[in-house]
This record gives sequence, C-alpha cells and structure tokens, in this order.
Amino acid sequence: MNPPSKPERTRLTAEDWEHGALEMIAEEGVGALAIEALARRLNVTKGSFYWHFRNREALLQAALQRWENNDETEVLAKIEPIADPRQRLRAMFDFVARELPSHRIYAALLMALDHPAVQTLMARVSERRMDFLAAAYREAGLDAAQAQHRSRLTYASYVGFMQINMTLGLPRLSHEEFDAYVDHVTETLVP
Amino acid sequence: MNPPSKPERTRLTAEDWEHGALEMIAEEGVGALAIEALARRLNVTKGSFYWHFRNREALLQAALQRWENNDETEVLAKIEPIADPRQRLRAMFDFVARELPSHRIYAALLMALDHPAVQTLMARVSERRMDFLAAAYREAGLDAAQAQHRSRLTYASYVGFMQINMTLGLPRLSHEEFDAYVDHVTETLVP
DNA sequence: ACCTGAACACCGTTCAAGT
DNA sequence: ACCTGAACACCGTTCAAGT
Repeated sequence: MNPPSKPERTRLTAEDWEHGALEMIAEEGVGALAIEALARRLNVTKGSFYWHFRNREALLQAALQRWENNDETEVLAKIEPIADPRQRLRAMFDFVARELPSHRIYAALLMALDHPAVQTLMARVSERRMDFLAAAYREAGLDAAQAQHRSRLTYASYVGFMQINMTLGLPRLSHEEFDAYVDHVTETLVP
Repeated sequence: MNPPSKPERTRLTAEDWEHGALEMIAEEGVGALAIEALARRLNVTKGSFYWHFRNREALLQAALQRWENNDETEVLAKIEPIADPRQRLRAMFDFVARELPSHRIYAALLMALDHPAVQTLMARVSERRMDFLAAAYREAGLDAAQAQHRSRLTYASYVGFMQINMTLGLPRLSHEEFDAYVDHVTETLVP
C-alpha cells in the first residue's frame, strides 16, 4: 500500500503513524514512543498528529493492534501447524534468537508490561500461545490437567528466557550454547 | 512557637526520599515515580528534592540499591540455606504468591526492564539467583553443564510465571491451582 | 483531508534566597 | 543543613487558521 513517493512527503495517513510508532518501539522501546520525536521523523509538526489520533494512548493501541493482526498472527501461522510438540517448542525458542522486527517488538512489549495497554495485549497473546501449546501436549499424550500445567511452564520458560537473554549486562548465549540450552529444555519439558 | 496544625515534619533525609520512592514503585510501578508527586506525599516542594539527589535517575538508582541491599538479600538469606533443591524451588515459587512489599517491587522491576538502571540491577539479581540454583542442582547430582541449563530453565520459568501471573486480564490462579502448578513444576524440573 | 504555529499544562531541573 | 518559590525546557494536548 506504500505509494512510490519521495521519502520527504508531508501528507500522511494514520497507518503511516502506526508504522512509525512500531519502528520506534522496536528500536528504543515503548517508553521512547514520543509524538514530537515521531513527528520529526515523519517531517511534520506534532500538531498534525491530532488530526489522526485522539492522543498518544490511541496511537499506541492502534499500533499494537496492527502488530497483533499482522506479525503476531503470522508467527502463529508458522508455528501452529507443526504437529510434533518437540518441534513446536523448538520453533518457538528459535524465533527468540532471530532478529526479525516482530520479535524485537515482542521483546519490547515484555519489557513494558507496566503500561496497561501493553498488558491487555500481552494477556491475549499469552493466552493464545498457551492454548495451542496445551493442545499439543494433549496430542502428545498428557491428560488435560497435566497439559495445562506443562503449557504454562513452557510458556513461562519461554517468556523468562527472553527476559534473561535481553537483559543488558548478562552474558548472551553463543549460538552453540543456545542450541544446547534448547536441547535441554526440549528434553526436560517435552514428554 | 510551634504551629500546631502542621501535618508532618518537613525536614527530610535522602533515606526518606528513597523509602518514599520504593513505596511508589511498589504501588504504581517504576514509571509512576515522579518527583513532584513524591514531594507532595512528603509535604515538601519539589525544589528541595535537588538538595538530596542530582536528578530523578539518581533517586531511582539509590532506591534500587537500597532494595537490593535490604529486601533482596533478606529473601536470598531465607532461600539459600535450604539444602534440598526441591524445597528450594518451592520456596522461590511460594515467595511469588506472597504479597510482601519486596515482591511487589521485584514484580514492578520485571515490568520495567526498558529502564537501563533496572536492567543493570536485574542482571545482578538474576545472576545471583541462577548461581545458587545451579549449585543446588549440582548437589542434587547433575553435572556442571546440565546444572547450568537447568538453573537457567528454572529461573526463566520463575520469571515468566511472575509475568504471566501479574498480567492484568489473565485469570489468576487460585490457591489450589497454584499449589498444583508448583507440584507440577517441581516434578518436572527437579531431578 | 491534512497540516502549521501558537498557546497552555505538566513535570524535571536550576538557582537565588530563605531558615 | 534543608527548604521555598520563581523560572525555564520539554513534551502532550488544543485549536484557530492555513492549503
């Protein structure tokens, strides 16, 4: 939908602002999303922002909604059809290591859970991911209660690993260490 | 003569500001720590803040340092001497369920990892907790590499569980569900 | 339909002046 | 040694006026 226009065009749509917001979030986190800085980036004055959105919160929500609809469902579409839970768990962890924009946003959102709008979104995302993990564990032979617990543990270990791995100052895993760790997780968690 | 109806004393120390900061963080999160609001709470003007601290960042760091020195080491002192790793893991998870101020701060910090000062602190905290988990797993018979992986997985599941459990909109576990979950985690992770 | 530019409120920060 | 009160900068928000 991007018209082949000059980079310094000054006529924008709400979608342009949302894309810009997601870029800022991916690069510098949710806290760095500022209307004035974003307006500078888009070569307009901050006043024009308010023709498109009621306020900063509305932009954040619209941007997060766009991310959930596009990137997030795209990721799920890739992982969900994997029938074997061992392969599925590995696919989830593998995604963490990749530097795709979608994961940078996911990581940024995990670090900004003190924003109510982020919490609401992440509640949906977490529930969805745990649900299909639980389904996989049932296919793999666990009963309903065990599958529920195991999916919670799996998703928690996934979220927690991202937190640990993305915390500055903590040594990041090498490629070999990461593979060995994922092997260990798979052997420990997958029946 | 003393004016009798003045509500609180108006002579403060740096420590008073740090305690007030930790209260605000526990109640409303790191993002809600504002000098003006805190000054109102302490019945002084915001100008006086700058006699005690260079800026907001310095207050945040001093408050976090105080938390690490007091509450955090206190928690560790309770958990660290538990020899049996099964009991130790359970103790860690049990702490999550309690509503002590220290845990509210720990949870608030987990939700504000986009602040560099918080990241630096949490890197230390994570490393310390993983180190003594790894020691416990070695005592329990795992080799060094396995103990390292297992401690990472254990701490990740602990951090991730807090995240999931504290996300608004997600159904919180009942007391029975929590116990059953901790049983499941213990059986799955502890050799 | 979208943008500018001036205005205002809020909060972090500075500083001279108070006790 | 600690605080006040006025000032300024920055950013979110509003709005009348521009194209």
